[in-house]
Amino acid sequence: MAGQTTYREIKRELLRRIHDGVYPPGALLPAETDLCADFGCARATVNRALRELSEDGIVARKRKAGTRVNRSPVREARFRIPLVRDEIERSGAVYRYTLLKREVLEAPDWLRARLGLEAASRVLHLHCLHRADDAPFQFEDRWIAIAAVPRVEGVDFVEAGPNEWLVAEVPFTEVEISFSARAADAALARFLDVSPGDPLFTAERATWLSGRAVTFVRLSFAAGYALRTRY
Amino acid sequence: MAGQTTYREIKRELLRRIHDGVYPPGALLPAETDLCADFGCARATVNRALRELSEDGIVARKRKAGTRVNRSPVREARFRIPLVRDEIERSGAVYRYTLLKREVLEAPDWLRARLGLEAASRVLHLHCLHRADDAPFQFEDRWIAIAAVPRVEGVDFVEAGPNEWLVAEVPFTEVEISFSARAADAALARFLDVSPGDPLFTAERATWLSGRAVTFVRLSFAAGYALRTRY
DNA sequence: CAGTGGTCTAGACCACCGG
DNA sequence: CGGTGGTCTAGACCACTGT
Repeated sequence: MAGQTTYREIKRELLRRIHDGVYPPGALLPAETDLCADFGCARATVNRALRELSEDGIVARKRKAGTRVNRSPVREARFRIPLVRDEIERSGAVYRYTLLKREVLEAPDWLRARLGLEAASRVLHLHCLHRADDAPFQFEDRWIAIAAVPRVEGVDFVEAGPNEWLVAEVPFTEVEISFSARAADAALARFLDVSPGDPLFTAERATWLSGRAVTFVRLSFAAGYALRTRY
Repeated sequence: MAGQTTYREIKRELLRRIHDGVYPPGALLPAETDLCADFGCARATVNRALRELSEDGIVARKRKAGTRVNRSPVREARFRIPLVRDEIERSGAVYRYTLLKREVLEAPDWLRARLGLEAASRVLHLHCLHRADDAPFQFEDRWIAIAAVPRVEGVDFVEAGPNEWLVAEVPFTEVEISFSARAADAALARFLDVSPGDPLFTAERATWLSGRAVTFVRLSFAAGYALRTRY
């Protein structure tokens, strides 16, 4: 033996067995204590290997029932959701920000339904444009629940975007994110420098703090944008 | 004391301190041994809390340098990438599959570049349509490297789609996924029952097995599709 | 060099839940 | 009920890396 058995080795070996059909989809893996004996290591080591395989979606674990190989490899993709500023600056471009609109109003019905806001809730509504070297990069349509973040009324958002302010100032506990493709309307076409009807990659994010709505944002990306990940 | 200190409690408390500004962005957290003393628990418990905070992108850890609060909370979103069949059936609809095209040819240049294929590589090219209750749901444009998966030539893919066959039969080690918005061309418009130029949510996935290209697929979703996640 | 995180061990208790 | 995973403890060694 060159040294101790590591949880990475165990994880790799178990993955190999799954790929090689030793443990086919749906199969029950040996219990942790049995694997300990096989690998000659402490249970905590086997536990960590199995826990990570579970987090990776390769196996499912249940007390008493044991650990099974997932039938549909529910592959999980992870995407980093960076701040626009970081994303643009990392590409080597100069980040520019413009506030296009700032208004306080009563939450429209669709927003109240989307976030579970009470009737007659006041919200801060912003339109922002993020550019990379003068080229439009992302249009931000932002709604912030004033009741949840009272001091937001005192911020003008002229110099920096609401995203940076929010991540620095306002915590949240629940998030909902969705990605879709939408056609550019007249306003979006103008701001993002595309033709009306052009397909735009769109991200929507809603956040809550302990069940209380904080903010909703729709981000429309300039033509050609793609969200990528690799592992 | 109601019981032992759990890593969840520690995690929650540390998150609270970060949100409350006790540890502002960029700040150095106490070393694990110090936190052990504070919380009155074993170092392994503190370690797990900090490790998860690190996996969540809240803090960054470096040997000797210590643990710091990330300046830009690089939020990581996780998306389950289910099989089309599962996704459709979970919605309560009946899953239907149709093979539209099956051909063997030399890999076109763009595909060779995309996957790093050798010149004159033979590939299996498929067009498939996945429907939910007869309504078109997803158009699949699939390319499979025959050299990497020789027995694929013997499968006709009339009854079941290549996705299900591949996940069951062919392992892979590297994946690249990207999401974007694309305009429907004439063929897509016909198959997905939309107008040419309409925005379509598009996913592309390329996989390799130990550096060797296995398959590339472009999935075009019917109008209105959105990829969602919540946590 | 010395401090910090990364990991393993051997043992323990217990919540959960299937049979 | 009893087996399985979930978690904590107390201690140890070591890899890495900033100073």
